[in-house]
Amino acid sequence: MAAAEKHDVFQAIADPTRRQVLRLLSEKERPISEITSHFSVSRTAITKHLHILSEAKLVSGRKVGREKLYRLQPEPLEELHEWLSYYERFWSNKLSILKHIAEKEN
Amino acid sequence: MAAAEKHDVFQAIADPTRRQVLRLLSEKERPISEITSHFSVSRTAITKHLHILSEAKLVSGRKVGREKLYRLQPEPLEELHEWLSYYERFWSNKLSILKHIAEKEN
DNA sequence: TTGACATGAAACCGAAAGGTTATATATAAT
DNA sequence: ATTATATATAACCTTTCGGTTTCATGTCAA
Repeated sequence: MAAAEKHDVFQAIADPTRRQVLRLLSEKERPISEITSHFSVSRTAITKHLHILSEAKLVSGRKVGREKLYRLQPEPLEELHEWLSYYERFWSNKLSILKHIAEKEN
Repeated sequence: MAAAEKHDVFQAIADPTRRQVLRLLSEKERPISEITSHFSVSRTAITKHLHILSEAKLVSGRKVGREKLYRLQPEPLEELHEWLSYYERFWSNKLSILKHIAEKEN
């Protein structure tokens, strides 16, 4: 499952469990077992999700004593934001056109 | 493969081919074979991608003569945008805090 | 009406996704 | 030294993903 660069941010956020993990880590750094306690799947399954999130550089883990603490690494979400910004002009046209112009001026 | 609601917008955009299809359809309405001509996979494969995009309500198709024309349906991307907006405050803090405040005032 | 074109749909395939159980190892606490 | 805790890793399982080939059907053009 490990290897390198097999998962990107788009794949990483495709799974609802992984999105929930990101939410939890957005609040604070947490060890694996504490993350697991929020779900009904096994710790092993959560570990795999964390590996996928790691590959996508959305989280990073550091070992402290016998625990492994994971924290959010939000940078790759910028890529998603850029992708999405292309489409912003296609929805709710009236308001978003103004917003689009405004953002161009930054 | 069809059924109902099996794929959401997060899963739909996870695949690079599907993202490219969305780009093509953002320019204009196109028939399946014309879409297929932009890729190296079979028409059948593209049809399946279109089904998945349809389930996620990201595209819609209408039949005209012997062709089936697909067009972009951008609304579900708003859901993605909302999800993402939660995380905006976590990156490039300096600038985005101001932006965050500014957007609150709309 | 006879092809050619555009799509639909079924059957199949290998690989990956998402999960499990079981076993091993390192660290902390007693 | 012993035990409990936290994680790592391997093996395995079922379902889905992304793709193919094949065949059927509807529509347009000559």
